[in-house]
Amino acid sequence: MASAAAPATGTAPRGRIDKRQAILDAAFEVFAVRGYAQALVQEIAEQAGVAKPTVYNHLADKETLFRATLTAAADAVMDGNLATLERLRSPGDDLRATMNEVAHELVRSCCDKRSRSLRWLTYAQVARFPDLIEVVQGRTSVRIAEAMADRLARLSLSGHLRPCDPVLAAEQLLALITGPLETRSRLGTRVVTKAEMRTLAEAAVDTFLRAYGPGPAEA
Amino acid sequence: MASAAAPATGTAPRGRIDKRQAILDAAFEVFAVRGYAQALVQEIAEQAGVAKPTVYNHLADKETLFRATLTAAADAVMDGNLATLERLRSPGDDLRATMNEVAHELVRSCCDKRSRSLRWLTYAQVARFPDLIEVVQGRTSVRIAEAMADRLARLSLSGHLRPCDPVLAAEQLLALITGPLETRSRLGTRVVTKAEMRTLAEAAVDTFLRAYGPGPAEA
Amino acid sequence: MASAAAPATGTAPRGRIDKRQAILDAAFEVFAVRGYAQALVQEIAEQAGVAKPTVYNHLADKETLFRATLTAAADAVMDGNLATLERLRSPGDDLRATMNEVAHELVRSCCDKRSRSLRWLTYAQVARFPDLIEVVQGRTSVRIAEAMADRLARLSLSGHLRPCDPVLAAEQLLALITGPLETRSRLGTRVVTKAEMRTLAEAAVDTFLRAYGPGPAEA
Amino acid sequence: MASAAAPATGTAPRGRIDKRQAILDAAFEVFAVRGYAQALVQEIAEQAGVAKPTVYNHLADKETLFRATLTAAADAVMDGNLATLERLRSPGDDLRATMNEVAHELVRSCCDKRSRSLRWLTYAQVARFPDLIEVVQGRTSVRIAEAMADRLARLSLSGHLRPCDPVLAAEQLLALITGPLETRSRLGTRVVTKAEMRTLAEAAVDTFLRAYGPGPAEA
DNA sequence: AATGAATGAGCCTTCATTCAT
DNA sequence: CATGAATGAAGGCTCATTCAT
Repeated sequence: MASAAAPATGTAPRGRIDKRQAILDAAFEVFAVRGYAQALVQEIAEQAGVAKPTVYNHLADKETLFRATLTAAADAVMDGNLATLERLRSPGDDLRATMNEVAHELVRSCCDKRSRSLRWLTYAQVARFPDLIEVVQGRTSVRIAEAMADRLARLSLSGHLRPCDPVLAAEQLLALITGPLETRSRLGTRVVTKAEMRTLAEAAVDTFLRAYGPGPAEA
Repeated sequence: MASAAAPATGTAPRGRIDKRQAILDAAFEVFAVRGYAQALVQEIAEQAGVAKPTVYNHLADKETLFRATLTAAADAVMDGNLATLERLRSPGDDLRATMNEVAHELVRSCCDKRSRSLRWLTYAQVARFPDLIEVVQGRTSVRIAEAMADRLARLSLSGHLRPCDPVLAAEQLLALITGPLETRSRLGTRVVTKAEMRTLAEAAVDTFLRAYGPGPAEA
Repeated sequence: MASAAAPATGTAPRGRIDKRQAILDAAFEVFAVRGYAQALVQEIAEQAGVAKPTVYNHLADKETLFRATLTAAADAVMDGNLATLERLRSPGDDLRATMNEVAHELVRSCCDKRSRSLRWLTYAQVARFPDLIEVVQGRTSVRIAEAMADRLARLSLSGHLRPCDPVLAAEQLLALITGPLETRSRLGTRVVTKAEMRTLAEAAVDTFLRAYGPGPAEA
Repeated sequence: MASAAAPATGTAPRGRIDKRQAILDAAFEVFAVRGYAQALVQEIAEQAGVAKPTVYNHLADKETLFRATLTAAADAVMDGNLATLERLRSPGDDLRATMNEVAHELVRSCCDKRSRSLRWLTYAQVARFPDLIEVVQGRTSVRIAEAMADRLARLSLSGHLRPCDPVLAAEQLLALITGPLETRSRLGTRVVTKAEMRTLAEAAVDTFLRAYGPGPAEA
């Protein structure tokens, strides 16, 4: 994945880093397909092209490997979403259009294989690693919600939205965006067409703006 | 649920039925706490007060046991929610008040241990039993959404709501009710206070009515 | 076999006897197909048309059932073979022809499904029930060999055969008859044609007569 | 047997080979005593001085272990017998004496624990692994019979024996050697004295030569 | 006596983890 | 450091056998 640019001068430690990354990448793929319990360390090692003990040399045990894998994946997923939300800083003339874009992008991200696997793996291991939810959601859902709340607060102050609790508004907007999507995709087991994704994104924005747009009365 | 009229003097097969039910109940409890892979058939048998082979006499193997357990739990959960939605058939004078009640009841149900465990178990085993999602959601989420869409369609026709796509409206209403709840409860790993539950329910209804209530033009 | 003489007036006990016989018959069929360890008491019960505990009512346990089954089968097989050997009592003019008939009949009996299964089951359980070999062979091979030795002794005395040890001669004759057969049938896993059976029988007799026939000196 | 030239300073894989061989040896001993179904993998591992999973590392499962064990044993048994038959290539002056030696050696081999266990195990598992008979007999009985037929054909051509079908003659000779032996040893459950073994071998050769020796007419 | 249901004991197999090279 | 090989611990499933009806 990232082993391309390695300069020839990278001696020992570079190889180590590459190997660790290769293991984490392989681990995510295997965990994503099998789930935690069914994933074999053996298979992860093979996928990473290393021997089993090498995995243990880098990551203490299966649980550590799982935590590191999910944490890394959470960071990767978050980066994309936070970038998307940046667009709401300067909504331009047409707020609805901008929000549609953002919503659509979030919908797409939500359907992404990596994102879906991350949510699934997290949810699936609540019983075994309850604290993982805090870690992962703290780096994804919660940060997205906070960033969204920030944007909505600004929009409210600038009169683009009616006065409101920005935290609740953000939660509801995200719920409107992702909720129907999860319903229709049956938690990701059914494919959702591109057209449906766009429709759902626009419907979410429409409902949100009807509820939170500047009221005509207050105008 | 179906054991209604059976007199206490039930004949021979009664013992069998009781035992099967005891096994399913015990299985749900154990699966809910441990998850599928970590749940021991041994522990389920003990919890049900029977010997391990008795479990296998009634349910062929661990997978069959799991499927039967989740299916039964789905039916049980659904019954409560469908009853709740009945209240929207005759909303009375104060639609908002009625919807608040319904939303609040759905929130409470959603936080219920059985309901939460059911969702978690289903989601957690997507990889191993992908078809289970269809079965369980078909008996819960989907049916609730359909029932909600029915009610909203009536309310729209009767002028209590503006004209709209009732299916989408139902999805969005349910998303508004449960989405923020899942966010705040961190998928059930944090307790949500009764006050918060009420607040979220009312906020969901408020946003929904702002977006779907009869427009001022029609007033 | 022994159920013949029961008078029609036998009311209750008749059913019992029939059931015991049905169980033994079923047991032989199942044991013959599966072997001892793989044979399920459940399957024997089903084959016999009774419930599992009924089997235990008649035969104490699986081992007892096995012993009774094999003993009964041994008696049945033996009856046929002893009858065959009777023909050697009065060989008539053409000794070779009579011996050919007897040998051929023994070959056919040896290939019979019941006989084969009996030998196989006995041999297969040497380790678990070493004494069964005495019981079964005592009722089959040994008795056949003894009867054959009797006949050969008479034939020797009457000058049809040269003076010899009749016990050894009987063992060798039987070995000549059955040995090549077992080789060619691969212990019963390959079919042996009728023609081959006849050929082998005649070859056995031919070799035996060459070795044990009255010498040219005595002619 | 085949490890001949390997110096004691064998490199790394030597340990693996030794362990595999140790497992096969242990397996044969345990299977020989208990039979397939009753043999515990646990016991085989202990006998081989390794842990249970090590057995599975070398041989996939119990069935594979059984097949490998019997195949190896068949090869070992065969080697001895084929070597014995070589002596018939140059019978020397006294054919009868040479044949007596060979017959006696075959009798001894036939009574050997390994040989006996091999036959028993093969026979005992006909139902479960029918193809094993082909494999084992193909490497033992059939090859012995073929080799014997080769030798007899030569002896017939050279006038030491009368003209005959060498295949049938070989089958009969082997039957004469082993048949009475199996009868008297009750399939190996009774001990046969050394004297009896010699007697039976000589009797077999005597009968064979009476039947197949060059006729007095041709003298 | 016959049966449906229950059970106790036991074994194969798997997999995370650790040595020794 | 990376690896091939070995292992300890554990769990699902089977089946002969026995109650209670």
